[in-house]
Amino acid sequence: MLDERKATILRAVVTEYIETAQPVGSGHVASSTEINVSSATVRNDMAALEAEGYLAQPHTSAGRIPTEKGYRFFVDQLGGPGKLGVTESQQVRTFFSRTHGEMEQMLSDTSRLLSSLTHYAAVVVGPQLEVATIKSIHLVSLSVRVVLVVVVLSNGSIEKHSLELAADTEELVINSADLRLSSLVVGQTLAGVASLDLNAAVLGEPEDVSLIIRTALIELRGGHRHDDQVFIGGTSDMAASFDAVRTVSEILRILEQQLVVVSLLEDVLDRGLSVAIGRETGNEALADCSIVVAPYIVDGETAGSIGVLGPTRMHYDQALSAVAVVANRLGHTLSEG
Amino acid sequence: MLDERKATILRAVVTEYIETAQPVGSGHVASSTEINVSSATVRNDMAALEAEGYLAQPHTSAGRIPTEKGYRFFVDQLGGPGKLGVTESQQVRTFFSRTHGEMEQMLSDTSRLLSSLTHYAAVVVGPQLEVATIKSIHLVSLSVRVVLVVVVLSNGSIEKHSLELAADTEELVINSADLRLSSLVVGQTLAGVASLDLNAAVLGEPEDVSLIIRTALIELRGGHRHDDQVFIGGTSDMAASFDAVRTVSEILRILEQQLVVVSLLEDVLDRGLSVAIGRETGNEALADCSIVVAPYIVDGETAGSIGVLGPTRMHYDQALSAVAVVANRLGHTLSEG
DNA sequence: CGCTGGCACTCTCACCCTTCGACTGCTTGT
DNA sequence: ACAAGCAGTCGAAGGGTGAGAGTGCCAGCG
Repeated sequence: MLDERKATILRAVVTEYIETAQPVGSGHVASSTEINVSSATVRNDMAALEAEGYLAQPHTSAGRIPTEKGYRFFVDQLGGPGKLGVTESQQVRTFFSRTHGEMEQMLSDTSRLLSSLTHYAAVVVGPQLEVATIKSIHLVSLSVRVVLVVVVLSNGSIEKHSLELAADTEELVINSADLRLSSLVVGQTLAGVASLDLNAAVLGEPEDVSLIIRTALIELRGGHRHDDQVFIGGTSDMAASFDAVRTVSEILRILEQQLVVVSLLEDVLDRGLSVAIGRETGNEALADCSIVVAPYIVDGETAGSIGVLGPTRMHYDQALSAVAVVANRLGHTLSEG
Repeated sequence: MLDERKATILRAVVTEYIETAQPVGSGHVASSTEINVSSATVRNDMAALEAEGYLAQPHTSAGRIPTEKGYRFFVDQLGGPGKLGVTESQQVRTFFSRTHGEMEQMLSDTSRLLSSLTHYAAVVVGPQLEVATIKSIHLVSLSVRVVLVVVVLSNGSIEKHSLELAADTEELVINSADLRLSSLVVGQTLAGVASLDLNAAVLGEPEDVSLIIRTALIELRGGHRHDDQVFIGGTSDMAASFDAVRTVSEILRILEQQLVVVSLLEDVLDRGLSVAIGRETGNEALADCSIVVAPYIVDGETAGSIGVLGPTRMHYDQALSAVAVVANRLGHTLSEG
């Protein structure tokens, strides 16, 4: 569809515009090293590119800026993530050699790493709890009528739910419930727990014990909120790359709604490493933004996703490399543990 | 220091400026209902107020805007939080009647509530772990060499640390360590655990068991990070009340450093409900901001603090009321549980 | 003596106008 | 098919002007 020269010109315009944020004129492109034709010829091609929807003109006597379609072409022809710069690779290596232990801490730090690499906002979505199996469950009584259910999952994360009991309850009763619950759910996934038959679960237990078991199981069923599992970093970097406070404020509003963020990433996720440009994100408020997303894979399964959110004129090559490398390393690191 | 009329004039200027963000002229003040003198007289007083440092002029032919000293006077003479509007009180009541259960969820929701009440950024710092006692401790083995230490505290929060062991370890060993640890630390505070004698703690245990106990105790000592305990909401509202992207970006950078935020609040905290205006915050990047903070009290003890961060021209009365009411209700709610 | 009305002055903001420069599109020539 | 040149367009920048808002000061009045 696009002959070689038009493609080169389009590439040059996008690159230049990303760099300078100024409309790019035919002269600039012609003087670029890759182009050996006169500016008049470039003009003709640029007019064609505009007619085909790759470029747009803010006003008659200005240069061209890329449209979403233009960016899309640019990203597609990149053909995948390049290599990271030496400084950045070093930073990634250091990070993953030092990091250890706490999953949540690690994910939170990862979002910082990613934003520091790209200078855009970084989003890290934690592993979905559904696939993890339950390693242990404990009931801890906090006061006479409040019991905390603590569930430890195989990926190291913890679910907790507090139960308020109608009547004072003795330690003994709680302990029986604890034992029964353990035998019921350890080894299961949370999804498995959700499909348990409540009546069968409490069969043979005294009234007060079975009440607690019922309540606990119901809580576990309902508790599939991804809430605590989204980590966002680098919002200040993101803000700095826009010039209208209004835009920044709207983007922050989106980021505050973690559910929206999660679904945003998951929509894009099926395709592996991928990019959503402007309205492709499906969110009108993000018309000036692009998102680069990749899943990370733990023990052979897609566990979660990471991404960066920046302006449409983002440094796609750097963002792609950073996201790809970090997703890869993160998956490996989590697999080992 | 300030006679009655000057005080009234200053009050009028501050109120008007907060409302309009425009320099206030003598005419506006004179036509205000509370003032029954001519604009010329107001001019004289305003010149005096400027000489004393309460007001400033952006340029000769403009009105006056309050200085930090001016805001300070204004806030001091408010003399405390007023009443919340009916809509807002209703909102608070509804929130606290519905909320229940999970502490972290509740604190996070509280920061949303507070930002929705004030339209500024809201910060909620969770209870300090040091004062809570340990309700239970469990070792859960995630894989052959990784053990998770799960500590449940009396306030319902959870500390977890993962230990990487040098050698494969049997369940039996882990169970012994679990038992010993329970008897050692249950009922203690985290601070108490930090002062335990390591050697006495492992006395009489076999080598492999005592290794685990040591590692776990050392982890617990080091783990006093407040990190997970800061909840920030309403950054988009905050952004909307400034007009330079630069400013917004810098403030976001501050908010991203949770340690800074915590110390910011804690510095102001000793005085109970209080306000830091502009440079009073002690942070140059917050020169255009004010902070309203209050501690919340659980079971008679100061547990944590909440605050809002907005522009120096914030609606101090509303912010004060909102922070005071929410801190109060939050303390009560947490005490009951 | 304190307040007021009046007056001269200052300074910004919005507006208009012009110039300048950066582009483009088209036409013509090789 | 490309290059060169040229006329045309439009925004950004600069300068001048008038309006408007606000000030400071002074003289007079109760």
